[in-house]
Formats: sequence, C-alpha cells, structure tokens
Amino acid sequence: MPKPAALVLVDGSSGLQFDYGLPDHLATSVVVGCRVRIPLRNRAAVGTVIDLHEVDEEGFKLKDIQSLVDPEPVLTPPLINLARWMSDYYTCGLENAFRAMLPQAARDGKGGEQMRKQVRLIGDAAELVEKLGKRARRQAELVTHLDTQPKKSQRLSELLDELGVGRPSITALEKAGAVVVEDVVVKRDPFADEEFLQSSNLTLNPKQAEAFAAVRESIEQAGDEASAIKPLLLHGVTGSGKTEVYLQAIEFALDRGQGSIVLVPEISLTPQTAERFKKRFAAIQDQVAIMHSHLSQGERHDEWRKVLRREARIVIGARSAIFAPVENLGLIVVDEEHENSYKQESPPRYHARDIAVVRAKLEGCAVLLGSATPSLESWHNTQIGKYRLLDMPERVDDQKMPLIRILDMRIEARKQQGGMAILSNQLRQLIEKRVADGEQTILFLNRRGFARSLLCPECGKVSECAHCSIPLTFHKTDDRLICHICGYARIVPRRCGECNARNIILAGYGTEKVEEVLKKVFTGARIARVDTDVMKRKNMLRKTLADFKAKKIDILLGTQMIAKGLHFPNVTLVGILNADIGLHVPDFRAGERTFQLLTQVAGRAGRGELEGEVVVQTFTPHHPAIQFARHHDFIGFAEQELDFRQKFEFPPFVHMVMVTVRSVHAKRAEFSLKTLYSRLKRDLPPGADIGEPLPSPLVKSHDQFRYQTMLRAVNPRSLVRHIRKVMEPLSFPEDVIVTVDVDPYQLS
DNA sequence: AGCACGCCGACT
DNA sequence: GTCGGCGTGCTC
Repeated sequence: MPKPAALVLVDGSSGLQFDYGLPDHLATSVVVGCRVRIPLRNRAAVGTVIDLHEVDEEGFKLKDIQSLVDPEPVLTPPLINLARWMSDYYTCGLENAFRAMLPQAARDGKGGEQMRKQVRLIGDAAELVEKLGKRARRQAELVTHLDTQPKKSQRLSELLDELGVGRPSITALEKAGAVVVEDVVVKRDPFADEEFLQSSNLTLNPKQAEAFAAVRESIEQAGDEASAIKPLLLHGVTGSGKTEVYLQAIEFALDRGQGSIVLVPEISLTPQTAERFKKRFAAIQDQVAIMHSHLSQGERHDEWRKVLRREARIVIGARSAIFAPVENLGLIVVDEEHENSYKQESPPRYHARDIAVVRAKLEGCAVLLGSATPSLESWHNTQIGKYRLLDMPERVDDQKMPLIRILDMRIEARKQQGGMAILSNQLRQLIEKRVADGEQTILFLNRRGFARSLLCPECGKVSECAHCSIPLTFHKTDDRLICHICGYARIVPRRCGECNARNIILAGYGTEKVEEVLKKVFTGARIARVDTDVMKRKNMLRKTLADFKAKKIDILLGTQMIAKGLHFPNVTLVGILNADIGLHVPDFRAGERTFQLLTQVAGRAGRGELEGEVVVQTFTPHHPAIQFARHHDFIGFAEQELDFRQKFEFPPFVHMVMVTVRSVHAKRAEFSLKTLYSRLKRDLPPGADIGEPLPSPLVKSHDQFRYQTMLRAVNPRSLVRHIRKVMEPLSFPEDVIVTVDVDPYQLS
C-alpha cells in the first residue's frame, strides 16, 4: 500500500538520497526545503527534504524522520530548482549547491553556533600506555600524543590528520573510557548596528529615466507566466548614475510588495555602499540585509534569518547573496557585472551573474546587469537579442570624459639608459604641476612589493617559492622574499643559491619601489601608498582615503584597491604606471581585463569641477585594449575583441570546461590526466573538442603539481554530461584531485 | 586470540 | 561520507 514519504538528501554523504516516513506529529510540518534529522544506519544524520511523494514499502520498512532541524523550510522551491540546475550545469552535486545557499549556522541548525569535535584524554597516560602495550600500537600512540597537548585534548579532525590513525582507534579508546569525544562551541562575534537618516530620490536625467522605465516595465511583465522576460544590460559610463536607477527600481518593486537582491563585487561592498542603500530605505531600515564574506558566522546567520522571516526585503551582498531566500522576488541587480569576483573558485564553481539570470528566469522576476565595461558574454547576448540593452552614455554632472594620453615607454627606456623607466618625464612634470597647484594625483600600479624577483646575473637563476612555481617577490619593508600565491616567506639570500655569486639583481618593480622613487623625485610632496601590505592594519585604508579626501595627501599610489568606485573631486591627474602588466598573460581574457582596468582607473580622474587628465605608460602603445580605452570606446573594443573570440573559438562563442588534475607527485598528476584525457577524447559529443593535456601555466602551487586540459563546445550541457559520464566510474589515487570548472575564469 | 588495516557494499 | 563485515597478516 502506498504511503506518504519524504525524499531526503543526506548531508555529507556524497549525494545519498533516501525516502523517510512522516510520523504523525510531523505529517503537516515537513515540506520541501525543510532540514530534518533522520536515522541513517545506526547513527543520526541531517538532511534536506527535496521531494514529497508516495512509496510502496517492498522488501524494507521506511524509517521515520526524527525531527525538524528548523521549524520552517530554509530553501524555497525556486531555490531548490536553482540548486538542481547548478548541480547539472556545473557538475557539482546537489548537496554542494545547497551548501552554497545556506550559511553554515543555518545548515547545522545549532542557532548559529559552530561546533567542533574535540578528543580529550581522561586517566593516566603512562598507565594506559602500559596497559595497551604493543597490542594496540596506534591507541598507545594516541594516548602519548594527547598527553603532550595543552588540556590533554585536540580537535578530532586534526588528530586524525596528524597521526594518520583511523577513527576506529579513537572509538576503541572511547569505549575503554580512556578518552571522551565532546562537542565544543566556537564563539561568534556580536553585531553592531548603526542609525541611518533617510535620503530621498534624486531627479533622473532623460537617459536615467529611460533606463528606469525599461526596468519598471520588466518588473511589471515578469510576473506574467507567459512572457519570457529578457535580462537587461545597463551600459552606463562611470558617473552616469546607475546606482540611482537601481535604487528607484528597488523602490518600485517594494511598492508592489516584491523583494530585491543587489549584487556588488566584494571589494565595492564598502560601508559607504551599504550606507547609501540603508539611507534610502531608512524608514524601513531593517528591511535591508547586508551579506558579505567579512561578516562573522553569527552575523551572516542573523542577516540571512531576517530575509527568511521576510523582515528584510532588500538584500545587498557579494556573490553568495544571490542565494538569499527572498520570497516574491521582483528584481535582481548585478552591479559591475563584468567583475571576475562573481566567479567562485571553489566548488560549486558558479558565476553569480549567470546564476542571477537563471534565478530570475525560475522566479519570474526582472534582472538588471550594470557596468561601464560589460563582459563580452553579456554584450554578445545583447547583440544576438537575448538581453535588452539600456544605454547611459553621459555623466550625470555633464562632465566630459577625461583626456587620456598614451606614453610610449620604449622611447622613455631608451632615454633613461640603464634606469628602470618607472616614471616618464612627461608624467613627472604633470605631477609636479598638480603638487604645485594643490590638486591631487592618483598613480596606479597593479603589482605590490619592491622588486618582482631576485635574479642572479651570473647563472640566470631566479629565487623561486619552495611550494609554487613562481618567482618570489622582494618586500623591502619586511626585508623578506614573499610568495604571492601561497604566502611563503624567506629571508633574502646574500648569494645566489646556485652559483654563489654575490651580485644578485632586483628585477622588475612594485609599489614599494615606486613609493621610494616618488619620495626622492617629489621632495616635500605628501605621498601615501595603498596596497594589501600597508592596509593589513585595521582601519588603515579608511584613514588613508579620508586623509586623501581631506587633501592631506598629494599623491596616492596604489594597486587595484584604488581602481574602483572611489570618488575624489580634487583628483585631476591619474597615472597608470605600467599598463602592460596583465596584458601578456596566457589568458584569452587578458585584453578584456586590461581594457576594463584602464577604463575604471581613468574614471577616477576629473570627478569634480576640474577637468581630469589620464596618462597611460605602456610598452605596447598600439595594443587595441589600450587604444580603445584611450578613446573611451567600449563598443569599438567589444567589436574587435568579439571578432578575435569568434575567429579562435573562445567564449562567448563557445563554452569552455577546464579539467584539472592536482597531486603532490608531478608524475601521478600527469599520468592521471593523460588517462582521463584519452577517455574524454573518445565519444566526444558532436561539435565539442578537447585540447592537449598540458602542465598548467602555474604548474606547481601550494606544493601541488597541476595538469589540465580544456574542453570546448557550443552546447555546454552535452559536454558536461559527457565529462560526468566518463568520470563517474573512474577512481584516482588518493593523492590525486580532479576538478571540473565550467566556464572557467582562472586559466592557470 | 586480539588487533590493525584494507577492501567493499549498503545506507530508505 | 561512514559504518560494519570480512579476509589477511602480525604479534603475543
């Protein structure tokens, strides 16, 4: 006889799904999306209800759900559908998709408290070792080890890792009463709240009004089941007032009772951004939830709860906020949609902008992507009619775009014989004038440290990281060589490790070196440096930027950190010291990234009454990314770049899937990839192809050797299905890790 | 005999 | 993922 049952996806079980019976007291409260406690074998487990249906008990008896972790469902039906889509598209496993959607605290249902298992020794070590003797060698080792630990206890997972013992050994000791395994609470931070004064809507200029009308229309239409509503791409130059359009669109949705999600890149989610949104909706301040990675577990959980309970209807957040459980969603905004930080580089390797588009489709809501330099993926979609393009080509303040000058550093290098050609004469003169006139300068260099590498002129050896295959960067402040991949640091050698030569050369330059040069050249000027090294100290960044705004600093030198979103009206000169960094990396997106970066940095100039000027120093002045950026010509750049992408079959004309094999043993990684490659190559779906198995451009990282092969296809679904089918029956050695990255952004 | 360890299949 | 069952091989 058929009986009602709940299909439960069990946590941490690599995808097990089982049916469970519904006891009377839970018959009505268990719905799809609930987290439940269930018996599994002889232990207790937690899982997510993914379906309710009827089953015939044949041959076995259904076990009952024991209890609810959370009285309410934590995942809405559209989110479950979204997770299914993700697991299919990214081959990531449904439970991985769910994991991305829920804050950890909500997953374990322990009220936001993070627990960990701790093993503590009770009883006398010497006595126990004596008793265990040589019979239970492993157990004796454990006891001896625990005896040396502070409080005679250690985290279970660490213990297993460090000693290489199995869980059974600990269970045996536990049974014998020699140790106890206990749950320990990890403390969370408190949450501080602020007060915000209401700000009101600004008047929209004609272009903004046009864009807003389109968004409004989209929000209104999205509700109708029948109309497949197009995503909107808002191409608005820096300073064209995109945020005001977002704000009014959110308000419009809110008036209809609909919630909104606004995604911003992690770096732009500064207190100022959050403040702008909180201020606009100050009357309903608690309705704005903020989500980003710098919140503590508890804080994140609190914000997420506010959304779940419908206390917050507007969510502002970084990447993972796309999964906020907003009910009756009206609008999703993805600001700076071209930003690479929307791509998650750990499983599930999703792209939040793409998820936004899919979620909008599933939820039947509007989606608005905004950028001054749209990704070629999104731009292409407007060209083929998949997305609707909205255009805001002018600044709200009617300011002209800054004049951009390109300086050929090849000529400069010839002039400054033997020098490093860091600062051209023209740029130096322009800065001098600004300092004299009391105007401010921003200098941009996307490389931190003092020297890029230490080079031996005798044998050509470069000091490399012990764990990664890249040169170590010399940091003068710390007087250390530091690896920018893994953080490994070592003292600076006086002699070459290879040939013992003494005359080691500092090759290439970074912000530290430039700061030193600037101090020598502009004596008396007030100079500040902004990069992750200086800004490690808390509030240092905020203080430096405040000083700069207060005109206490003449020249601000920095890395990417100063490229985005900052508004300083007194800055009339922006210098890009080396536009070529990042241009010659083995990545088909190198040109696109450089164009985006140059445009963004240039946008820092002339934001006030005074006109701005931008100087770009480069060794490749004719590169299209540089030339089009110079003329503020996004469309021109997109056209030529798309030509190139089409000709060489790169995204957005195909989808790519990167298969990477990692291992501490180079040979094993290489061999495993070759095996995998030969199997992937058989029966490739039509239209798909696979590249040679090769060492990754960064062949060694964090002590692991990496080998990769790139697959491409117009239709990613069939390709991913093929990869999944090939990999399923395959097992690799324990120390070999295989990853599949769909639509990868990191190619090294 | 008692224990460690590796392999394998089941878990509703 | 994790547990239990089973076979093997080692030590007492």
